[in-house]
Amino acid sequence: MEKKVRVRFAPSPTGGLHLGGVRTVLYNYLFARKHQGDFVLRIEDTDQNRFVSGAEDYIQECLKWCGLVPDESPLHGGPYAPYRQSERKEMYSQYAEQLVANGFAYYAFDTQEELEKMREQFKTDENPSPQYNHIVREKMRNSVSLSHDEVQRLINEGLPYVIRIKMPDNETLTFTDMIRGEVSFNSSLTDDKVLLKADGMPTYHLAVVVDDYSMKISHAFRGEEWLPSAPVHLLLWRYLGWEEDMPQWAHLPLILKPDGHGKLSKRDGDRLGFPVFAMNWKDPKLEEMATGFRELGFLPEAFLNLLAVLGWNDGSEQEIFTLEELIENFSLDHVHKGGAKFNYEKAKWFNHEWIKKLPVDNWQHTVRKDFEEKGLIIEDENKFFQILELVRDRCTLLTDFYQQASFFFKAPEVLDVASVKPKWNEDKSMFFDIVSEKFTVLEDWNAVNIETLFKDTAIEKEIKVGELQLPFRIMLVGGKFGPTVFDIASIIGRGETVNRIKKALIDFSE
RNA sequence: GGAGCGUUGGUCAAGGGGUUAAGACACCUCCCUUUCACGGAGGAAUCACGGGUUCGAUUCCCGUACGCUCUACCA
Repeated sequence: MEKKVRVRFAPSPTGGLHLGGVRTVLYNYLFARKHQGDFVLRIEDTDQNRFVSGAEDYIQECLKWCGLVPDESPLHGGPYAPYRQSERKEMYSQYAEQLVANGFAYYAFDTQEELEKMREQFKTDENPSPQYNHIVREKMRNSVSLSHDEVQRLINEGLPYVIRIKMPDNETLTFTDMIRGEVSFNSSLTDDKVLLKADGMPTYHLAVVVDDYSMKISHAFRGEEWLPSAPVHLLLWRYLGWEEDMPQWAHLPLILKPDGHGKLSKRDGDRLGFPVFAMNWKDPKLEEMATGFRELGFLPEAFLNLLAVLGWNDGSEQEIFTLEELIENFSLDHVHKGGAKFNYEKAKWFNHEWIKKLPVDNWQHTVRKDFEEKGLIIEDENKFFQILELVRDRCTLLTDFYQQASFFFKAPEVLDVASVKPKWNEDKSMFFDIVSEKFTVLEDWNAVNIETLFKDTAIEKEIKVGELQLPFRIMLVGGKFGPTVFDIASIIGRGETVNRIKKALIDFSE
């Protein structure tokens, strides 16, 4: 059985690929892989003015980073190409004309002003937004109200027109949603949607039906916000005579803002202090850079994981899933019907888990790049790996590694002297003089020996070891963080350890 | 205003006529660690409300409330 799953990218004034978009792609992908189907990606660019150049490449790179598309371009080519709506323009108008010829749609010549006037005229307290529907249809300038000759004359004059669907009066339209079950609408409550715009491009309504049909799509996933226009699409499938080929729909729950209310929008990220885009996105119009999950230090595995379980679970207690596990366990009947508020703390938790879980080799190059950009030079490969292992438990984001490990590569510039000062005294100062002397002649420079020597000397000088460890840490690290001090000393080396002690001793006594 | 869809702790959620109503994040306490984490033990906190149906409803039905989405020549 042929099964194809489609996904639709909505161009928008700001472009970018945000959480909801990636999740829709992900669910499509999981479903397709699970059922050994094809995974169809399409670019939607009905509105030329709004489509942001570069968005296509951006989207593709995002999906590549996530591991959802192979390297070769899946957005073009293939048996159902082209995928750009502007390249399929002819096809849409042809079907729109067919609908008019069969009496399911009509030409409408109303200008923007006339439409506004109509809305103003029919506006009441009970009905603040009047629709272009069976009630007002007859009163407007269109091929339903006008005579055939008049219509011909207007067209010949070159008057711009749109094609609108003629919604039937009082018909119950029912379809089955894979997530929600049976959903019904009354046809009278939907207006006569524009199918073909004056510029000859289709609206989403026409395009989605024509494309799904011509690309032989069997399953279509989209956000819940599309539910109210589903009856229009259902009618179009019927009117074009393709009802038997209509794909099964799944309307996904929305991802909501973590604070107040409403669906998560592209602007919320900056306002609330977390990313909403998969990767950095620079709005060409606003010249504003929105930070992406990737640049913030998220692992693609974690990003996919957290997105997958935002609105879906497999019924077990498992929360950490590999992509393969997601494919195996994914099922639409465990997708929630209600929207989920995005929780950035939890999102970071997923990343933390993945940093702990994945082999260092999977992500070390990202950390290395970050280090190098910040001026650290990595000379010893083995040492670098050793350090990563040592600090990974305390890093939530890949970008945390710099803060947690930079002191291995260069001495701290500022020491947290304030934490040492109150309990600092002459005896301790002397202790460190002696210890550093002993360090220079210690035979085997390793963590165990350093610790033994350190502690023995403390006992000898009758100072509590505990009171010496914090100063030692601050000498080496600069602050109250990082792994065991003796491990640090062993890695940075004998000379560097002694140097840092000497330098700190001066700072402490000032 | 209308329509559609939804509603289990602060958040994500399992469950789906009889349960001590899982688990995770966050929060609190303690242990480990004389750093910060990790890890471990524990705690506080939930079935929106009202009617039915039933021996019994968080679960099924109907209302109500609340929330969200849509109501464009945007998707």
